[in-house]
Amino acid sequence: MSSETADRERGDETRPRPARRRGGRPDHSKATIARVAELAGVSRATVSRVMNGSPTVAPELAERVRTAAEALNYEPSQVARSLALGRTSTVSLIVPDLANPMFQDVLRGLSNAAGREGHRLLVAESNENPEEEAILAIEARRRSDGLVLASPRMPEAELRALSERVAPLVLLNREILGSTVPSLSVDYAAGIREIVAHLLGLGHRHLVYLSGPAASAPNRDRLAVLRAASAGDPGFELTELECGATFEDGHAIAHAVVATGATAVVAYNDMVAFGTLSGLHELGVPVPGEISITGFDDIPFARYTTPPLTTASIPKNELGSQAWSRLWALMQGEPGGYNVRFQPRLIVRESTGPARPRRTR
Amino acid sequence: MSSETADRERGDETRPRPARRRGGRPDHSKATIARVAELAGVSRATVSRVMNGSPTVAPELAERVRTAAEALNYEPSQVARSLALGRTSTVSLIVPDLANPMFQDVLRGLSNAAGREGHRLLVAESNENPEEEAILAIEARRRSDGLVLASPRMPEAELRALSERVAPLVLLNREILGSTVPSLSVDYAAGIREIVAHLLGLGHRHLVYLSGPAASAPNRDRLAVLRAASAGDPGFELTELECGATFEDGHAIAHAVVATGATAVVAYNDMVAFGTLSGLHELGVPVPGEISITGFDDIPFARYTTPPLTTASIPKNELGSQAWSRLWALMQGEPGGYNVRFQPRLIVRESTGPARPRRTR
DNA sequence: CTGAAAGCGCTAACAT
DNA sequence: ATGTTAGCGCTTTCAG
Repeated sequence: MSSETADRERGDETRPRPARRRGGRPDHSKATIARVAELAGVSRATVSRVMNGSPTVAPELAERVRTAAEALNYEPSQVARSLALGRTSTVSLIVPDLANPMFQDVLRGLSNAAGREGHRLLVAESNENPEEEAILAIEARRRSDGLVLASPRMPEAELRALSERVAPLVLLNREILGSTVPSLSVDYAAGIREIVAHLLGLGHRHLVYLSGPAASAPNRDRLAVLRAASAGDPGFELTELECGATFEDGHAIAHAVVATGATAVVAYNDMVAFGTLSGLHELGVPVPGEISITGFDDIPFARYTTPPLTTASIPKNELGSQAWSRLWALMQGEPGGYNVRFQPRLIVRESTGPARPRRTR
Repeated sequence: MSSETADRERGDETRPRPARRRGGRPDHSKATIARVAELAGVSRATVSRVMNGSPTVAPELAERVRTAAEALNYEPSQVARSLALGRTSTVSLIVPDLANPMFQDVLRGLSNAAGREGHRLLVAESNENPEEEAILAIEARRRSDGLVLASPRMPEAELRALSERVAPLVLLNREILGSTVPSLSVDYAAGIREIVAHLLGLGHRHLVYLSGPAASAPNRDRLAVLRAASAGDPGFELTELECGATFEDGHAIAHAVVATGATAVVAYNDMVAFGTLSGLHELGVPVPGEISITGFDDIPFARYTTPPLTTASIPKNELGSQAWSRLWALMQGEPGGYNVRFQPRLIVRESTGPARPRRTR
């Protein structure tokens, strides 16, 4: 199994290898380019050329090298290669929460896009801990050629400082003003505006907002829009409830939602909306009969709940794949391009309906 | 932004650097240990010792080194380090489908467990393509110290051959008979047995099985149990329907399910079950009034569907974290331990109920 | 077309 | 306690 410390017969006996195996089992240690070269009777340079498909090698030699490599089960060391080439062909992604479907899609999109270009993906999760982010980012960046930071929760100043240490960098759902770090984001404000308009249009006058992680920029965006809308319209009452980002959070808050007397709830995201939906169901409150409810993200489940969820759809996969394009560009020394804000699309399904006066419970 | 090709003033002018900058901007090229050593007026060995917290360095020197490192914004190259140390402190995970919540949890569990031990995670997705798996595995293994293969779809012989090339290796939901490769799996057969017993106990006599990816071992396990149970009990009729593993698959098959006349459906997993649930709902078929339905996995959503889903719960996160323990052991040259099969736990919720004669539609 | 040799940036004997 | 030096395994000039 662990053949790490196995021997390599070399003329030079002064090598400082820690532990040397004496005799015994056949040497299963990793074949190196030197051993292949030796077996094929060529120089290491030639082996290298063959392995990298250089066309300037005599077919006969190439064949011999290939056979030798095969025989030794030769596997070029990516680490040595990276050191020599100065690049790792790996990029990193840092997300606050791997359990969030949104980030899962980003992960997928990024992984696939990078893979098509022969790059691998390193992932790390900060667990919604802003302190961790910078450490993880720096650590990850040391092993890779570029970094994607998804919805970092750290404060602006810190992010700005970090951005210089870890370039090439692409930001998701976060911008650094006056910087050239490419940023891809979802225009949450626009999405919320559509949701509010939809709800107001249905006659709702009292909304509850179930807020997400306080440190999250998307949450602040949503809140700002909601408050502005409410402030500018005397007939629009807004209640804010600290909630979270998970089913459990949404489920646990159902009772409090009912207590507000509101006729519609704007949930931080689809997961929270589901939780609340389920909670209301258990409390016997009909949706949308008595309370309407909206989510955000349009995760796959949203179509399949009962009732199906009205929500704002966002291009989750595209965030990942576009992040790759930007990063790839930066990695070649090209500019990262203009920032973009994806505009969510309102998907009206059956969890929202006309406002009806709430009966007291 | 891209300071890749920046210069390093060195005495030695014979270096084969591709592009050299002449004069101008301050040198933002990555600081190396040599530069830090120079600035601090010590040897590279000392810098190395300081960076790695060796206690045998004079405090005064250590301080000087630290200051120099700070000043140069020195970031030790993990690549060079890996090459010198012979390890990367990285492990890889290959999954068939990143969209599957089951694998997402494995990913999380593994990532967190490995992170606690100072290791990073490389992820790759084979997109349910068995050919890809081996390639990805080998590629990934070259950049990391160990590998976790989650539910590989490749044939036994290939897997066996691969297992030797990529050790240390831990397998999830797959075993190689007579090999020492540690394997962690879910006892799907046992889970299905419980589900069948539950359904039979409710009086159901005709079940439909919505099958998952044909190449998947878990799917074969489920099928084997179902067929055996049906074969051994004349009063138990089984219908098999090719389905898939996603919502969409489950949703699309609802009509076919109704057409079978069965009173209960055993879905490949929770996602399929949801899809079907939703499809039946649209067709106006009451669940569990007319048709009962079971899932598998107990993903977080399962509690929150209407009706909540009867399913078999499996320790998804634990698969990931235990995979780490095994891999970590192997990486230290210790044995990988006994294989384990996690026994699913039947969670009875409201999507299953007593069998009632189906009315014809 | 092939080989020799100098690196890539870091670590760890070994010697001082 | 610190420095010297020989690697880790690969790539890439440069000569031939």
